[in-house]
Amino acid sequence: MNMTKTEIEKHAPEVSRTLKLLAHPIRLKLLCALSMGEKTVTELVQYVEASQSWVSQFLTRMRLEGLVDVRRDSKFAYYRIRDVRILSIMEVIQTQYCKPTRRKNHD
Amino acid sequence: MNMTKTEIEKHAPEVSRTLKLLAHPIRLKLLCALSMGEKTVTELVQYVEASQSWVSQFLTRMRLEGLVDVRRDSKFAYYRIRDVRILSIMEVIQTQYCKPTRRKNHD
DNA sequence: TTATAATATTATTATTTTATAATATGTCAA
DNA sequence: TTGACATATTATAAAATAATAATATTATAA
Repeated sequence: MNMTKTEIEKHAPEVSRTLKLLAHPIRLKLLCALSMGEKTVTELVQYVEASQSWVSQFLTRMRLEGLVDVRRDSKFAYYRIRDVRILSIMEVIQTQYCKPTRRKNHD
Repeated sequence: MNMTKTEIEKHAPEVSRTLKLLAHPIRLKLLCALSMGEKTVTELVQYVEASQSWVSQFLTRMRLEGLVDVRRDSKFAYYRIRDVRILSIMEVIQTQYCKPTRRKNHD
């Protein structure tokens, strides 16, 4: 309610750059997995069921755009969410798209 | 809090299709304008400062994807938001990206 | 030191999207 | 019916993205 939506337009380029990264099924799933804590590339590859190369490319891209961060420990690369704002977006997506009929406390 | 984020993955294709449409500065501004009520194409063209053809193409695309709807009255075409779920997404974008430092009640 | 596992990079093709321009359609008013 | 306005459609070139495959790098283990 009472949104001064004209605010969004000022930030439209930044926001749309971020949304563009969310707007892909695999990347959405990657961020979904990462929102539960840091994960290695191998774990993510298994989770999203996509090729290692492809996942790595996506992670690199999301890292360059500031959405995620890496921590390297010996052989492994641990990715994690950097921009916490995307968690709020995912949360709203969850309530809007994944719970179509709002029910009480029992599903 | 307590998000069962694995839910999102099931709806990833649908959600990413919608996000893809939001993920463009002009389309974001169009939806932003429409969220304040229905508008004619001419009004939208002036608001977003883009060519008539381009705006019309975007509107057609968003209509085909079910985000907006048209009502025609003589010469004019009045567009409006159809999928209200995007309002929630825009609201969260607004709070996350357009109000970086959260303040009390006075801005 | 060699093999293997984990990850990144590069190359490449196909597809989609962006953006512009030109043109078409329909409506109203003079 | 002509002209002007509002909107839609078509065509098209340029740019970005998606997706796959192959190869490179680095670290560890044998």
